[in-house]
Amino acid sequence: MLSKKTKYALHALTYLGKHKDEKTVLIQDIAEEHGISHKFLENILLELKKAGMLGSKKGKGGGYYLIKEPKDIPLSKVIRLLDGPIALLPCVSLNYYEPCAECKTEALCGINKVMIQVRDETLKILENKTLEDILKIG
Amino acid sequence: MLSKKTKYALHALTYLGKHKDEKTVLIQDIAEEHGISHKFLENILLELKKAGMLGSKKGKGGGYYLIKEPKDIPLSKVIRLLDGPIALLPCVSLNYYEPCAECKTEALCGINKVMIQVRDETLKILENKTLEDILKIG
DNA sequence: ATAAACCCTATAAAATAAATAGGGTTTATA
DNA sequence: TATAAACCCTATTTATTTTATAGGGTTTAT
Repeated sequence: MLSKKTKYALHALTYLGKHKDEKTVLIQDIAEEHGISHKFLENILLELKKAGMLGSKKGKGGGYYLIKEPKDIPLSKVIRLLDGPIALLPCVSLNYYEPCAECKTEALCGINKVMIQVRDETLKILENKTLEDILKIG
Repeated sequence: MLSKKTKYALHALTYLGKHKDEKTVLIQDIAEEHGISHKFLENILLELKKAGMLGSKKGKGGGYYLIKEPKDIPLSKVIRLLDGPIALLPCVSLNYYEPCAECKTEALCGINKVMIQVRDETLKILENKTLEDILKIG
């Protein structure tokens, strides 16, 4: 399951996407809209900013704003940033690979093979669906 | 990511599958083979048994054994039993549905729609791949 | 000047996952 | 029929991760 961090990040990005005609959006406004703790959300927005997914303006009248087109923000990127691996096993993760402790021969592991399939099908969706797709509906 | 419980369960079932010509298999043998704590594994095997996925024989000379053909044990069933929901969000879980707290209108939520797709593609694999498929390789 | 806003790091609280403990019950076999 | 080997059951503890909070620091429009 996705963590709250990731869910909050997706909601925040959606909110920013909806208000992209405004110059900046306040943390507070996003937090209130979705019932998220201001401070918790602040940490998440900072992470998104460090990852180059959004920009901010300090000082009075400042706030956050998207610096990319929604179509250029794949959901996989958001999830990986906040949650880590998308794969169901460390041994099939593309971005966070680790061998499985209890597994002797990865090359001959049937569980491994199935989870590679799951990973690939999941990524087919999450790498191609973007913030734009979410904005279309919600 | 799958929990250790689920991974251990899959390994234990695989081990039982490989030794299905023997009448019973000891917890201890499975635990040693995969470096799992005997007691932890015992709890997992009990859960599998309660769920009707394997049988056991008490007393001296006893142990565990499969009571179904490997082809009749879909991986989805094992994962759901030990880990709970397969879906990435509670609001798209078929077996463990719950509304999302921060979501106002599920029907109009773009995140929800994408995660339904991910769920369906994942289930297409996990409900059709069985212990037999794992045994074929490992 | 000053108030409003983001920036940063550290810590605490809560929830979950993983492991351990300790005995109870059953049964093959000597 | 005594006994040892094996599963059965529940509760508790420990470790890890997630979620949230705290407390200030820095920047900037007005």
